[in-house]
This record gives sequence, structure tokens and C-alpha cells, in this order.
Amino acid sequence: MEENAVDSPRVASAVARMRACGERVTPARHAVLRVVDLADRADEHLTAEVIGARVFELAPSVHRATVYRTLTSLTEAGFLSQVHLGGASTIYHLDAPGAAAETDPADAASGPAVEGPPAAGHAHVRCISCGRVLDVPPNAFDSLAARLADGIGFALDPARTALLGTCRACRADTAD
Amino acid sequence: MEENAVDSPRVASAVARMRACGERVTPARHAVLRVVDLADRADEHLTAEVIGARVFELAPSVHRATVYRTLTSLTEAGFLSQVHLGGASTIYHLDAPGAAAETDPADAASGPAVEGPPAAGHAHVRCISCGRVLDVPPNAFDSLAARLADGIGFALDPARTALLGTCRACRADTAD
DNA sequence: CTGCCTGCAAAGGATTTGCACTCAT
DNA sequence: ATGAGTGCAAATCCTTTGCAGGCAG
Repeated sequence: MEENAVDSPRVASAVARMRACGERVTPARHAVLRVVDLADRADEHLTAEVIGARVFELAPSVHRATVYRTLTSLTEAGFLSQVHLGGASTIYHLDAPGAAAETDPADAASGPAVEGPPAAGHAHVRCISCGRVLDVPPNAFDSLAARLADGIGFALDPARTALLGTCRACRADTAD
Repeated sequence: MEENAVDSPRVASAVARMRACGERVTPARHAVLRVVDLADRADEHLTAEVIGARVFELAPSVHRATVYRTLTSLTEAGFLSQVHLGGASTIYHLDAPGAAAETDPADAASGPAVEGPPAAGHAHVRCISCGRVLDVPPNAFDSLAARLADGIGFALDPARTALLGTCRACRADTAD
């Protein structure tokens, strides 16, 4: 009864890892994974609310509340990651294998958590004007991260929050 | 009837500028300015909600709704600036003279709105672990800003949003 | 005096939660 | 079988808004 047939490799991988972790793979969770994966592929950045709406389209039997709970638990379990957009919204990404739980500092004993490269996950900036979210290669933050680490011992996590600014198009508009 | 006696220079300056702009200086607005200024001086970073609470302590006759409205209007008028913390909260700072309205692009006909230097306002980072908000000199973002401007034509505004990460103390804890 | 700002209270919308039930394992 | 995950609906949170009155200018 698994309609995995249409799953992208990413979703399939996430499902497999979930099972391996003892996380249950339910229709609701599956639907959430698919919606988020689809958005990722389309370079869309979806909020919990929108994910809820799409999941509802895809599987009307899945309740909104469940979507919220799923987003929370899958994020905590390391299968999704959330990015805070300046303002109020939070968007979700499907996490690639390899970089899992940073959420649970307790079991971090294997890898370089701070000095090492940010591994997976790109950063984002959002245009104040048009609201569009743009992807930024993580290494763009390297010098800033280094500076913060050096200066105040702060380990920056660039992938977690989007900075604000004005995109090229809107800049042209405003400049007039 | 002005109890300005205890006003810090910053508050006094803001009040003066407000009057000069034709903005009314009411007890409510005055209280908000004082609360925010006090927090600034104490390196505290207050959300609208907390500001509301403090204003209420200071002047119980001022209604919460008024605080929200005041924060909004004074921000738009350029006397306060808001910084989005990753998550959901927004904190407020008392703006120094010199840098005003970027919020209303419509009537921007007098000053350089986009190309100009970010002027006042430092940036922030917030610790995921302890929630503390740390100040960061704006120039720390310079190379990132340059990179974004150069690469995708994006005009970064580092002062508007706080990035997340882990502070030195919490890093020590986690590292164990 | 005029109109901006305020107080009040009620609306608003997104997210969360208690509970009993269902289904994945 | 067993409990994690779910559906439902109500509660909750912060914030916003309509309106009439008050005060700053």
C-alpha cells in the first residue's frame, strides 16, 4: 500500500532513513515530505501554512494540525530543516542525508560541529520589496562566520535564517 | 507637564525630532521611547509584547493596543527601528538621528534610499541555545554584502535581521 | 479649534493542545 | 498488540481594528 512509486529519490531516502530511525512513516508524514520535496525542486519556499494547504490538496484526509505536528517532529528528528525568514514566516526544506541532528546537541560527538564546513544547506536572503526568497551559496557567509567565531566565539549557522535586503529588480524600481 | 526631566539625551533628541517632523509627542509615545531607550542602554532586546508590559508598568493608563500602534508608527516615521529575530519575534531599537524612513518608498524623493550607506544601526546574532542576542558591528557584514551585490545584485540590509548560531558559552556547554 | 492619537473591546488568524481512535510496526 | 501518530474542535496566543472621545499643536 505504499504509493512510493512517484517518490523522488530524496523522499525515498528520507523515508528510508526515517524507518531506520524508528520513525513511523504515515500517509500524513509521507505527504508532507512529498510537498516539501516538490517545493524544493521548484525553488519554492513554503511556510507551514502553505504546506498545510498543499498537503490538504494532495491528501484531504490529513488534518492541518497534523501537518504542524509533522513539520515539528520531522524537523526535530532531522529530516526537515526550517529557515526563519525575517518577519514572521518560517519555511521548510527537505534535509539531505549526511547532515542530520544539530537539534540535539547531546549526541554530537562524531563530527566537527563548529570549525568544519557548513556541510549541506544553502543560505537565503529575502527581498523586502517583493518578498522573493533567493538562494545564496553557504560559503558566501564564510568570512562573516570566521569573523564572528574569531571575534566573539559565536558559531554562525547561516542556513537557519534569511537576511533581508532588496533584490536587483526591486532596486531598479526604487531607484527610479 | 513634560516629565522630560529624566529623559536620556537619546530620548530627548527623538522627542525633538518628532516635534520637528510634526509627530505628536504624547504620554504613550514618550513612555514607549523611554522603555526602548532604557532597554538599549542595558543591552536588552525587547519585543513588542515586552515593551507593552514595561510601558504598562511605567504608565498603566497606556493601553497595549496603543503600544503596538506606537511601535508601528514610530518605526515608519524613522524614530525606531525593528530587527527581526529568527523565529517569530521582532525587537526594537531607538534610532539615532541621521537615518530615517526607508519604510515608505513612495515618498522617497529627497535622499538616497538604496545606494546610500546603511548609516546607523548595528547587526545582531542570536544564540539558538540561550536565546541571547548579541550585537555585531555592521562592517562585519561588508564582505558578504559586497559579495551579494556583486553576485546577484542584492542590496543586503544586515541591520534588519538577526542571524542564528551558538554563542561561546553555549558552545562550551554543547561541546562538553 | 482640528485632527492625530488614544482607550476600550472585540475581531482576527495562525498555531497548539486534549482527547479518543487508528494504523504502522 | 501497542503506542506513536492522527483527526477533530476548541483554546490560545499575539496582534490588529472600529469607534468615540481626548489631547497635542
